[in-house]
Amino acid sequence: MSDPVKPRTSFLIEDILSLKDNAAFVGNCCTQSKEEWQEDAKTLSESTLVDHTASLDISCPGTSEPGGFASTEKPKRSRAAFTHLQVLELEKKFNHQKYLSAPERAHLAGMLRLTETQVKIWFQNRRYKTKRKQQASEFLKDTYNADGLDPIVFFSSFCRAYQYRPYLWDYGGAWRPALW
DNA sequence: CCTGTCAACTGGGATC
DNA sequence: GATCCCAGTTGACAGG
Repeated sequence: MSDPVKPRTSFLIEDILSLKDNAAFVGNCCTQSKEEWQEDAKTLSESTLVDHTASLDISCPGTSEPGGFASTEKPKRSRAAFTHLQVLELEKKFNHQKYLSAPERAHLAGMLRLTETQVKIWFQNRRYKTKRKQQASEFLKDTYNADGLDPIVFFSSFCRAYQYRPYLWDYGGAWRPALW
């Protein structure tokens, strides 16, 4: 599980921002020209199983790069927006395997020009998201079956359960338009 | 402006 | 102690 070989990536904003000059950091993709990004996508598609690059958005991720802040002030937290290509590859990998070993993670990170931490967090979030949806799906099915087909009774118990099962909000959002 | 999405973060437990 | 994981939260951003 642990990786004795690779140096750990710091979670600290300061450390992350200090890596701006490091080519491995995702924020750097924004220093690339569009041509470079297209070249990346091409390389990626050649080095992996991607055969649909042409339809992908390979625009630069919209990181909110702080233009510079006083050292005493807390830096504004940035939220990287992964490209479609990056997400696609991550999803593809996730569909194949839910957990990555350290070498696999490093390889994928290098391939996608992300940090290992970003890949790790993405997989973490992705697993949690999948689990929540599955739990919500099962709960809804059970509740629906238990209450019969009366939509009013069903929704009454569904809404009552909301406060005790936060993961249901994932479904609440998706279901509301159709069912309210 | 409000709301939803999601990367990044926090905290706590498990494993080595 | 270092690193992983999960569960839940925070905050930036985009769309309605």
